[in-house]
Amino acid sequence: MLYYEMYMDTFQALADPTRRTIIEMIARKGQLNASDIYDKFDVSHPAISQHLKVLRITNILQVEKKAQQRIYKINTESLQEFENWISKMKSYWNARFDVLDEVLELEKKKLLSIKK
Amino acid sequence: MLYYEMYMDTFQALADPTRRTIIEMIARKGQLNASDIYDKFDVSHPAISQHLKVLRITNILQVEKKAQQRIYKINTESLQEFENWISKMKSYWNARFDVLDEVLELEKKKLLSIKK
DNA sequence: TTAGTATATAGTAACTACGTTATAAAAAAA
DNA sequence: TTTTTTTATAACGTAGTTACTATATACTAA
Repeated sequence: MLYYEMYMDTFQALADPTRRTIIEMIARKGQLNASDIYDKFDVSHPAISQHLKVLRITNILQVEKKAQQRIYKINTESLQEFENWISKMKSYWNARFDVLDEVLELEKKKLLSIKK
Repeated sequence: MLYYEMYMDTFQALADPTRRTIIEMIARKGQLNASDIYDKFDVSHPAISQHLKVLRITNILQVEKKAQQRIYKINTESLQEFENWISKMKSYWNARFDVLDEVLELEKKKLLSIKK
């Protein structure tokens, strides 16, 4: 077992371009078996197999057995974690603009009352 | 110059937990200078400075000079790229469910017409 | 049972990333 | 001008990541 697989997380899993391509391929087709994926890359089968392992471990992909074949599907919930993080960052950010809006609104009122 | 900085991308930049924490800190406060950030971590200043460099290069953070200080802010557009990728994956996925819905709807109609 | 197909794992080499200490640079204060 | 403050860069060691070849596993087909 590869050492890094023990603490690999979703963000790390998505950092690799090959893994992102694998995800895109599966997302487009709905599901793919390992061979379908191997064939699209110039790297060795084991290299792709390791990437698939990382995506399994991080729960980005789900597997189903069908005879010798492994059928891979996306687990959308895992991508949610990711999206949530971005949303959180944005909401912090927007919250700051809300505060700014209030300040500006107050300033506007002040200016208007002076004009009167 | 560190070798990896030349091809570091947004996904890779966000893969590091320290860098995500830095982003969170800045998102909450609106802006922070380098010292504010150094102080929150147990690692050395240069270590954080390098993380800031990565976040600058990948355009996740913007910098402003004020005397010796460097004031860091979030560049929300860069996070957008990220969010877009996730959305794209989800839409592929959902498009597949739409097809499935149509199939199911057709099946339902068939069943109903048989019952008649 | 033996051969074939599909996939995963082990072991290893090369490269990449992150942290450290030492040093530099640039502006401010004394 | 010298010292202090703030931040960045250089050089380098260690640890983590990815690719490869060889081998194992597990199921199917003959």
